[in-house]
Amino acid sequence: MNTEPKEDVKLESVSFVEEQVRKDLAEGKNGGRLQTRFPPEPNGYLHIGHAKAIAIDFGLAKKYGGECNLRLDDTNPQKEDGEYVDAIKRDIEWLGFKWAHLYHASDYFQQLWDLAVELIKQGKAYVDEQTSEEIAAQKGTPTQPGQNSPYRDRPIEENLRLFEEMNSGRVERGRMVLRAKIDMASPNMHFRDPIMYRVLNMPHDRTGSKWNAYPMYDYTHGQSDYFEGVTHSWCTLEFVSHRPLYDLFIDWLKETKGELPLDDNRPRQTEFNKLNLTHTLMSKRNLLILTQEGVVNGWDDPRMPTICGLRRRGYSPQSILNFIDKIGYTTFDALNEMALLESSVRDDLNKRAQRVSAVLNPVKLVLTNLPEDTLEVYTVQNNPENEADGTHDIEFSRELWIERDDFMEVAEKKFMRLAPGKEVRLKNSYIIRCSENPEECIVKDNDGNIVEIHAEVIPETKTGQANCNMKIKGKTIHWLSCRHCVPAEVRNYDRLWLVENPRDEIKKYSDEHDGVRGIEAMRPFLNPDSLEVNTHAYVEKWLLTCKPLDYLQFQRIGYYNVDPDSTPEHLVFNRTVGLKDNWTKKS
RNA sequence: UGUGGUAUGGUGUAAUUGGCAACACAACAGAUUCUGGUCCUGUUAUUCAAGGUUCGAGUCCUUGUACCACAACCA
Repeated sequence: MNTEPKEDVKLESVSFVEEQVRKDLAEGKNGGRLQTRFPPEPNGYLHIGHAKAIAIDFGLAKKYGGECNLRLDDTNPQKEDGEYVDAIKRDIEWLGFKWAHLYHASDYFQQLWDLAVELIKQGKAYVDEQTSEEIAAQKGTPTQPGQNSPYRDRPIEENLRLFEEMNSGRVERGRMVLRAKIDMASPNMHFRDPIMYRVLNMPHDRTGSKWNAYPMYDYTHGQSDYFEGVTHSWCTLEFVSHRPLYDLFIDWLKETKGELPLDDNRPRQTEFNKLNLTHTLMSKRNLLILTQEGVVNGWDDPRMPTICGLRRRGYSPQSILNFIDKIGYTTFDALNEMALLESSVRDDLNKRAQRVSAVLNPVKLVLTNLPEDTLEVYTVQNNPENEADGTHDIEFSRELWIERDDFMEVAEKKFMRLAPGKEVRLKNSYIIRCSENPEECIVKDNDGNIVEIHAEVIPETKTGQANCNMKIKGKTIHWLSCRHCVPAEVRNYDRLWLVENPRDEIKKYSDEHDGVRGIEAMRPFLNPDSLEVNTHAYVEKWLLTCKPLDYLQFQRIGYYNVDPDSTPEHLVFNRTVGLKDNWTKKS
């Protein structure tokens, strides 16, 4: 029970990001403030990778007395939809965090526009009228320098006029862009005159029809951080090469405001490794394909790595946060094992889940030495790990459902459940015994299937009775009284992907098969048995009172969660994760 | 001879900054158990390579090697 040393170790283990925060705070940078932001694009649902970002953006702000804003990065009305905003907010709150302010990148459209005009006047930006293909061709490659656009040195007045034109609605989409004049030969591709504005000619959820030209991410992000007084801007590793641009645009902004570019009053971007999980595909684009192709039943399908999917699967917020804490924040592109996530959820649910009995694959057990009208009521603990969770009642009678797996006609060597001549304990009840003669304890139908098992109760062995501590070789099995239980639908989920690293496998398959894309490249790696719907299960009557998202443990089977669509008339349970099983693995 | 980044057991992460390589997960073995769960004990297994500096190197230096990111009018 001594967990002290472990706690100490945990406290000492601080990521390089957190180390930086401590240092900056100690040195009084940014006036000793800690201001962060979580900046999702509202173009899809949040997944567990976002949870890793949320945990550090909100978590570190909270831990060190700073604040974190939620900023919706809504610079591209083509892809974004207000539909997603509520889901994003709900998922953040469900994880247990609160934002200090809610902002939108679109709040800054006017300021961004004004700076762009200023930069044109300074000769730092120009309107390019080439096609996207031409611009791409001129950009060069990582190993070859690019070439200057023929429009690069057009007069400032013309640039100003054309930039206004870009936003007028009269310029066809794609006809013109505003580019920063930096260096077409830069070894950093992002410095080869990056595009600041493009013409979209479409209305925006929040700014209506005011804008026709919209700013790009690189031009927007750093300045948005600056406007909000962000001190620490955390993002994932793929943005490392964007950082010089992030800094440059902030420098240009500060210069026009007459501030020194090198003073403390500026946000700093730091990158950490994004979350990769075995047997999981994380990118929004691919998750969208899975929903569109009907591979899963929507974004909140319990097989999805989305926050809403994990919630419906039965993951607790704490289990997700604990997992993220364990994998840490580094600059190494890691691939984390699903087993660690599963151990995190088992660990949390062990403390949280209410213990109940469910029989998933029922076979009838008749206790032949009991009177027909036997009825006993037992009061059982809701969670032996937590007394405070209280108790509930279960009924016992002469005819019970037990798991088909808990009986073997011919017991193999290490099988410790029911079989002819064997004894087992019925959980919370009597010890029972099967006759050694199979004919006396097994009833079969004409096809040879076992339809009924007969056994006898050994007197005085019920919990609390004189003979209750009788030693037997058999294990304890769970059961339900046939007359007192209720039917239920149980959905057993398994991993969606057969391979450890679906992203790489899909890419490889695509390369080897004529570049097939989308669902066709995914199919070979999808697990056809990722969902097993069981409609012949029984559960305790007590579960008639359960509520959606209640955490349950079906004793000896696994952790289950009440589906949001479950009703007392039609109970539906989702398997979160099975119990650790040292038996089936060996057999 | 593009630029930037990263290499520590099977996986992920530490190592008081040059001083006994450890923690978690996984695997295996055992003990306890009215859940083949939990709790508990133990076992296996680690510094990319080769040189160098040093009393001492995961950490510093040199030379290699492998892997990742960057060429959207996406974010």
